Amino acid sequence: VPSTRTKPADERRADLLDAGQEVLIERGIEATRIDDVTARAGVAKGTFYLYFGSKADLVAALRERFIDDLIARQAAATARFAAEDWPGRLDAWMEDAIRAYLEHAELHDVLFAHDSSDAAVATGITPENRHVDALRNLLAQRPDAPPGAPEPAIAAVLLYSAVHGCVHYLLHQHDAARADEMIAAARELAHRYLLID
Amino acid sequence: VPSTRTKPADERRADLLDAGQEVLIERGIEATRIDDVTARAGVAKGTFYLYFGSKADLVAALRERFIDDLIARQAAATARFAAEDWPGRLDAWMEDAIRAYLEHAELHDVLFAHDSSDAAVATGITPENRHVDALRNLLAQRPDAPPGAPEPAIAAVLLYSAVHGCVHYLLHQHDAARADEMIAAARELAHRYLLID
DNA sequence: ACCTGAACACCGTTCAAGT
DNA sequence: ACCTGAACACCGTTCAAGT
Repeated sequence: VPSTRTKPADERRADLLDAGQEVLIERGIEATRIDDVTARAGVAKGTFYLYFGSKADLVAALRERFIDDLIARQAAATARFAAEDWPGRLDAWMEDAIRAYLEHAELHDVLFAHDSSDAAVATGITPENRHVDALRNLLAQRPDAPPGAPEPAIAAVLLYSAVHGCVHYLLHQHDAARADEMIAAARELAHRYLLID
Repeated sequence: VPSTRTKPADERRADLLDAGQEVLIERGIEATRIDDVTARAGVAKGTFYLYFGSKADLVAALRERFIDDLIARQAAATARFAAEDWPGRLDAWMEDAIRAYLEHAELHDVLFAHDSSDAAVATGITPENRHVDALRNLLAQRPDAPPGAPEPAIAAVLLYSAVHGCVHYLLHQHDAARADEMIAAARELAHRYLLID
């Protein structure tokens, strides 16, 4: 009979994932020690490597789990609206995505944030924020903004993020040959949102 | 007189930044060795720590430099349009932002990417992409899409990125109390872009 | 089948000494 | 003033042995 110290692989792996998630939230990726993870999971250090190839592998597995949970949650949120109520579904998707991320902010941050330096994040003056500010200033200079035009501060965040997402997509999903298409799409998004023309 | 081995601090720091940038592009942040950086800059290992507090500090300095250059470049791009041609300025900003990122794709990626695992990125099946796919599927289910409605694949990327940016902003710039406001703004963006109503 | 933990290897960082 | 490079310290990872 197996000693009380052994467990089915599934359970042990789940223990390590859970322990890893806790430590990562507390300390961040870099400061997380495999020692801490295994201690919290109640196993020896070497056991970690029976279940994960490396620390990066643990983080990747937690990212998978995070997004899997998110997708399932959002499927449930949209399913509360009938198929005929497509706008209702879309609104639910958008709202639930934001709320889900906010509810799991610490975990999301540690798993998906490129760790900008410490000090920069604390003051809110990250390089990227200065770039968003440049766009906000441009938006604020608009002459004769029509009624219904969005606030520059909020519009800057949304449009900057969209642009950034474009680039990410072009680089990782396709070749840059579709750049013109994406630029046109980003412009269209901006024009419609800002009520230009 | 100073030996030929010494340089003004400004120059030495610039050398280290340049060398660091090259090595980071070649190897990525984690695989970059301080040894490699100092060898390429032609100084001893210890010299690195006269100019930077740590490896993370080097990366932060390179992020600053990257965004500073970007902001300057975009200011020039928009300045080619008269102040009265505000839409021209905005279009220029959007287009130039995308082109600039694409031109410096390797550097941008290494400085700002949260390093999703190796294998996932190579296949393009990152957890986040599966989340974008969920939105694309929802968009594709739209009944009676009006003429001029954007392609689901492109719209999904833009709207997903906007949502993600919202969350980032809420978490790092303000308290989550403005969540409702951001959710409303994200919805408005989606409605206008997708020509809903 | 699953687990242990001492030992190894690999750098980031420091620091006493050099020009 | 600025630089050197050997030594140190700190883990991530491995592996021979255990139940």
